[in-house]
Amino acid sequence: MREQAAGARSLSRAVFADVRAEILAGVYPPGSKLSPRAIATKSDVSLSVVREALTRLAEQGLVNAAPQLGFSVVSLDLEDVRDISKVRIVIEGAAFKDAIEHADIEYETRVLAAHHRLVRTPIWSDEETHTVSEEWSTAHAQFHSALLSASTSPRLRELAEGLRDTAELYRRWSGTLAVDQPERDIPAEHEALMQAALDRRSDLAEKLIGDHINKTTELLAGYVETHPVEVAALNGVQP
Amino acid sequence: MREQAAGARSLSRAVFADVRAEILAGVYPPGSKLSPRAIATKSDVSLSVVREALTRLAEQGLVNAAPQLGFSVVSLDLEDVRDISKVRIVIEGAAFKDAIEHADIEYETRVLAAHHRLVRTPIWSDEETHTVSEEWSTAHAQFHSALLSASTSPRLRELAEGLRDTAELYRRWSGTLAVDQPERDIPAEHEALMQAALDRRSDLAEKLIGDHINKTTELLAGYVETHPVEVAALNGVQP
DNA sequence: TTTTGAAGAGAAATCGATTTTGTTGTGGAA
DNA sequence: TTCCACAACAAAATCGATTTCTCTTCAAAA
Repeated sequence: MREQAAGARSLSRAVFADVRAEILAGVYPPGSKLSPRAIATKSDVSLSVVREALTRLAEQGLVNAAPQLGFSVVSLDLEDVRDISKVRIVIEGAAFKDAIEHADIEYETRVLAAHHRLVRTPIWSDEETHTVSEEWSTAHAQFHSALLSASTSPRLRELAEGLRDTAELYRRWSGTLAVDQPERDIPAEHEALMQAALDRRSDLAEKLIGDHINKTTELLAGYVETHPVEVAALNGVQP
Repeated sequence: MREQAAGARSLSRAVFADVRAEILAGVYPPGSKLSPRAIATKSDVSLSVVREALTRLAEQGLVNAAPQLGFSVVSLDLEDVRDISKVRIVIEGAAFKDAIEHADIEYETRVLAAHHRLVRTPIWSDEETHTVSEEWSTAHAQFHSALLSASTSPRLRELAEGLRDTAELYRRWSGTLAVDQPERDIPAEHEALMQAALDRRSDLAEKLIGDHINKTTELLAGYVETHPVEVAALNGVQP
């Protein structure tokens, strides 16, 4: 019997989860080709299994699938960055609002706990190069998930998570420097988000999350615009 | 060489489009099993091709994929009907608003033309049984697409279209009778939607489309609640 | 020197067969 | 009569090989 990731009841799912995690972790540069054969060899499974996993990733939008041309990671595109941001503001805003309107003690506890963990996790893994730590990224994602966790709409939550993942991927690619922002106080923004949730001020919360997303995006878009060379180099790499 | 649907550059895509159209057309009852082998035989392609197509449909949410249990069409679930409606109101509302705010003459022309076609298409194909005609369904879908066609966000439009397809599928399953509504004037609602678009009243438009979706859903939900036997029978069929 | 075309190498898409897993029906024991 | 175990069957998941397409290279002609 071949080993599988826990929880995945089929090889496809295991490979799907693996590749997805690798893409999100930034292992593959934007636009780089994903060779089914290479992945099949590496994971010790057959091609069909990899194809199925890649097909699912393509449907999620994390991978491009061109017939006869194979699969590749999505590339860093300014238009798309802005588009995702727009859609995120709509969806995550609605989900956050809905969550607060259906909040209970459990929800408040989850938000408070996730915020505490986020605050206590060091943001930099390397103070010199300003590299965002893996732990902080995880804590950050979990905090935002917690904010939506009381939403009554599974589909809304699912959409929000998926879009946030893609946005996070873009952030990684644009370099960790992008998080370096003089005129911005991220901990304060998170604090405000938590407070709005605990105070059950759903309209304020919706506005805050929109601003939060907007700021991050504009900074990222600014980076892409001011560093065309680096971005082109990223997109150009085809290992 | 094997024949392919026009535009599909691979067998998978052709099969994907075929099966998707069949599901949307109501060929398969809700919850019914989709046998890869049967489809493969019918379309004269290999199993892997069908599997890939079904995998994509599953990722889109039109099909359930359970490891070791195969694929099946989604079943008619009241919770999900309501959830889809909620999400649609958010997304289609945002897309409609965005479209109006970026409207131009081309857009207005498209909306007007689609509305005209909708008005001129007979709603019933069979006056006795109140069966909604295929032509009207198509015209209706095209009208709603036209309303969003000026939106600047491709992702928003894509999401809206996908959710609308699923909602339309649920409507078909719930029986054509569900469209039969004494206290409702559908042509007037469509007229109002068009007018709001032409007058560029984006806030009003967002509210109107929300109401439009809500009314349809509540009627559908009402049908499911008052006809549990028929719904169970639909979901029970496993050909 | 540049451009065009053909051949070959490499990769993707597809196929049929094999392995694995889930289901159903039967028989025996409680 | 009901429950559990076992076996036969059916279906899905996986695999290795084949076919088809794309990209690159090299040579000949302009």
